[in-house]
Formats: sequence, C-alpha cells, structure tokens
Amino acid sequence: MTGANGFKVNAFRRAARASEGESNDLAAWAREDRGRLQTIDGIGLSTANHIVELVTLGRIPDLDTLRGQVPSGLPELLTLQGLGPKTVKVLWESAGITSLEELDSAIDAGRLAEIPRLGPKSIANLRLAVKARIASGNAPRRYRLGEAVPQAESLLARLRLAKGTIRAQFAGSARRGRETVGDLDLLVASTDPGAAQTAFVTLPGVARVLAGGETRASVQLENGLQVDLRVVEDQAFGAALLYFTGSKDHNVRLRERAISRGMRLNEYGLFVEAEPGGEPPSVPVSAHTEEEIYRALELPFWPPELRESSALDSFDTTPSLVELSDIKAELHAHTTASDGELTIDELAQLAKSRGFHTIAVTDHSRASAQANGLSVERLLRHIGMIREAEARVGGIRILAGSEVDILADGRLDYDDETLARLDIVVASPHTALRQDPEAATRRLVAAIRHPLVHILGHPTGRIIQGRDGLSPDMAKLYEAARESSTAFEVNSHWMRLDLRDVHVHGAVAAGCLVAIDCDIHSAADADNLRYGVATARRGHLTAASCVNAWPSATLHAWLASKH
DNA sequence: GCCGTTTTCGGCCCGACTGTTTTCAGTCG
Repeated sequence: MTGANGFKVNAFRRAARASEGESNDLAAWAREDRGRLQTIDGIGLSTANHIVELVTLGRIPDLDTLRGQVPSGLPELLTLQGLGPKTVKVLWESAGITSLEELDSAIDAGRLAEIPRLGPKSIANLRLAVKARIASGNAPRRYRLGEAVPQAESLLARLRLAKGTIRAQFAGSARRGRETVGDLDLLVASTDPGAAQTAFVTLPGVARVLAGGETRASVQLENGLQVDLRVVEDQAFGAALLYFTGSKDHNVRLRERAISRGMRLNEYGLFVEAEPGGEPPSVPVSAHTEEEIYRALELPFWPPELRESSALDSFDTTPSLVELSDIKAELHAHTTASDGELTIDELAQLAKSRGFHTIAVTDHSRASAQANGLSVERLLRHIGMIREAEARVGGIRILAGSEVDILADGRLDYDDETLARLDIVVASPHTALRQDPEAATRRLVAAIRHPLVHILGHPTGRIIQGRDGLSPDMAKLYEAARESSTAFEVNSHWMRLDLRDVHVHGAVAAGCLVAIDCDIHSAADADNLRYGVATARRGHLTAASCVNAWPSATLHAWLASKH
C-alpha cells in the first residue's frame, strides 16, 4: 500500500514464517549471539537487526514509521476476500476510505462507481464481503486440525461417488498437519471434470460458490469454512498434489530448483524447458507421483509435514519419520475410576483392536478433584483391579499407572512410596497455568527430574485457540529430560497438540525421548492419534525416539529402569 | 530484503479465475 518493492514485502513475509517455524530461542540469539540469526534461511542482516530491536527495545522503529504512513483501519481491508493492496490503495487515495466503516458507507452511497476497474460486479462482491465482516465482527477464523480433517473426509467421500472420479484426497495445510488450517484443499482425479465440479458445488453444507472454472472451484460452507477443489487428470495427480499441498514457500523453492536444472514445474508436471524457438514439450518428465518429481529434481522425498520449510538442502536422505502404523502402545488413558467413559476391560479391548501390545491405565490423582481424582486408598485398590483385568483380558499388557498432578511448586500429588507401586507415571500440569516462565521452568524441571516419572504429560497445558498455557525455558526442559530419560508427551487431542511441533523439533534435536498418546477419555479419542503423529512428524520425530513405537521388551525395560 | 555448484548484481514460481477490458490487471492459492 505504500508502494514498496513487492519482493521486499515477500522477503519479510518469508522471514516471518521462517522465525515462526524455528525451534531455537531466537530472543536468546538476539541478545547473545546475533550473528546466528542470519544462519536461518530467509533472514539477512536487515531482518536480523530488526529482531534484535524487537527483543531489546520491544519495538521495531522502521515498523512504527511504516504504520505512521498508513491509516490504522486500512490493513483490515486487506483481509476482505477479493481485496488486495492495489485496490485498497486506490480506495484510500481516490475515495478517501480508511476503514471498514467508511468503505461500507461509501458503497451504500454509491461513491465507488467512478473508480477505474471497479465495475458493478466487483462492487457487489465487495459489498457482500463488507456486510459479512461487519455482521461477524472479526477476521476469517482458522479451524483446528481435528475439526477440519473429518470435514474434509466427509466431503471427499461424496466426491468419490461422482461420475468419473478415480481418486480424491485432501491437500493443503491439513495434509501438512498444521495445528490449525484456514481452508480445505481437495484434489480429485477424474475422467469427467464437469461431474466433479457439479458434485462439488452441490455438496451438502455449501452456502456460497465463490468461484467455479473448468479445473478449479471454491465454495464457502455454512460454518464459514472455505473449501477449494482442483480437478486433474490422473496422470498429473502427483504434480497437482505437490502443488496443492504447499507450503507456498516450499513450492517456490522447488520451482526455482527446476529452473536451475533447465526445467519448469507447475501443477501439471515437471517439464523440460523448450529450446529457443522450439515447441514446449507436452509430455512431462514426471507428474504421476510426488516421489518421482522429487527424484527428478535430485532431492530426497519430503514428507508433507516437513514442507513448511523452504530450505531444500536440509537433508541428504529422507528422514524416516514415525508413522501411524509404528505406534504399538497407548500410555495415557483414563477409566470410569476418574473422568473416563471406559472400564479397564473396555480400554484394554480398544487397545487390542488397534494391534497394541501395551495399554497404560493412568487415572487422575487426588488434586484433580473435578476429574474425580483417586485418593491413595482408591489408587491402591485400582491397581489391584488392573492386575485382575490383565489376567482376565489376556493378549495385552495392562499397566497400572497414574496421571499425577504436578503441583504449582513442582511437587507431585502422590508420595514416592505410592508412586513406586505403579508401572508408569505420567506427570502433568493442570492448574496454575498462568505462572511466570521462571516458576514454570522450575516446576516442570522438578517433575522431569523426579526419579519415578516416565512421561511429562501435555507439558505446557495450552489449549489451541483457548489458553496459552505455560511458557517455560524449553532448553532447560530438554536438558533435564535427556539427562533423566524422561519422555515428553505429544498429547494427540486436536485441542492440545502439546508438545507443539516446534518444541518436538527442539526435543528431538536435543536427543530426548517422546511419547505420542491420546489421553483417552472415550473410545473416539483413540482416533486422534493421527494428529499426534502428524505433530511429531512435523518435529522430525523418528520411531527410534518414540517410546510408543518401541517393541514391548524395549518399552518395559525403560519403564522398569525408573524404580 | 535475500541470495549465489554460472552470479556480490540482478534477479526473485506459476497458473486459474474474475471482471474489466478489447488485451489485461488484480487477486488468489
């Protein structure tokens, strides 16, 4: 809007995304070792200096200057569908519009009619967007992974019934496993694109068709979620999947790499660039699968969960990330004894049906009174019932455990003598989740270093779009966990995903163990495992460092080592 | 502003769709 070089704008965007996905403590670097900031791909001298300013001054003077050049209500206009910087600048300079309210009244008064390139249809669309924004009162929301993925799958199930559909899959940030997504991206391979389009725009729950062409279409569902569809020929499915999965930065890097090798990459395939004056080849070097395209670009295959990164030279070979099918144990589950819905036997049967060799019964401790936490006496009786259930059910190890509260000062909710009777101890913070970072660090380090604790459950206590939770010094937690062989939990519930992806990466880099658990309260919770695995994969976790993926003997030897 | 297995200067991904235009600008993903 200020007429700045668009490449410069993009450079700042890239730097922002790069720092967002960074697992190292950039504030500490800014204070102690500012040169290291420039080792991050996309951050140069200028941005590094801005980060130092932000950390030391609490503000970035250049940003304040820029803000002073633009009315404060203008940036919000950019978030309206169909309105970009060029049009906002024109609205501002030729119609004096500086806020949503002013735009609204200008439309109502017909004052936009004389603006070049703004015809009646554009104004009608703008009017719709403005009225919707004023009615809802806030910018487009993001949807949590566990809300979006089931929605995507139910839409795909219907698209698969359309005439000519060969395959259908979701892509975008949902496939990359981001904790929240802004929209859904669906990809269909079909011999009858028209049928796919028709099926798409008439899906149940579609409130408005935003765009519809021969190969792509966008709709908005009644709940506000935008869904984009791309229809391709089956032979180009891999190229389209690569394109539609993103991230945008990753795609840009792949395309640049193609250019440097005399090729061109788009959603139809990887092509050899035409000789000057020659016909461009119509048959791609590769297009059918993502794997082929990475190979043709002389790159290892990048799992979707790692495609946030734009640095293509991070690995020489494909990292063997943990997979859903590797998980053979659930180590955090509740029964009717505290706040769960399942009995011990039902829980064990559920775990057996998933092919697990071990299930841990970890009901709440006494401090979690609201969750019917167990007194010492009840816990001791519960242990006896777990032993009986293991003998009765057969074919699976049923561990007697506890999800013991970490009290605000770092002490645990049961004494050591009681904890020592358990096969597994998951220690979790449930209260005092707003304590300052220093207190939180002391508290969590104490729990991690407790000799009877195996797993630190949902370490920060955050709820996505709900509460921030604790903000401990993660480097100190990693160090304590590595030294004491205590695992960090990735809680698979889509409202938690705690540890979060960048912290998993930090823990993995520090050599820590990680557990991926569902914190089962009802049978449906077991289906959240995919989200926990996706989060772990985003953090580069391998099966070797994931305790739930270990063979039974290895897992039980580790558990027994803490006694 | 960032970056370099040709480059420290001169580039910076690529295509679809819409609405406005008689050939294309703006926006989006």
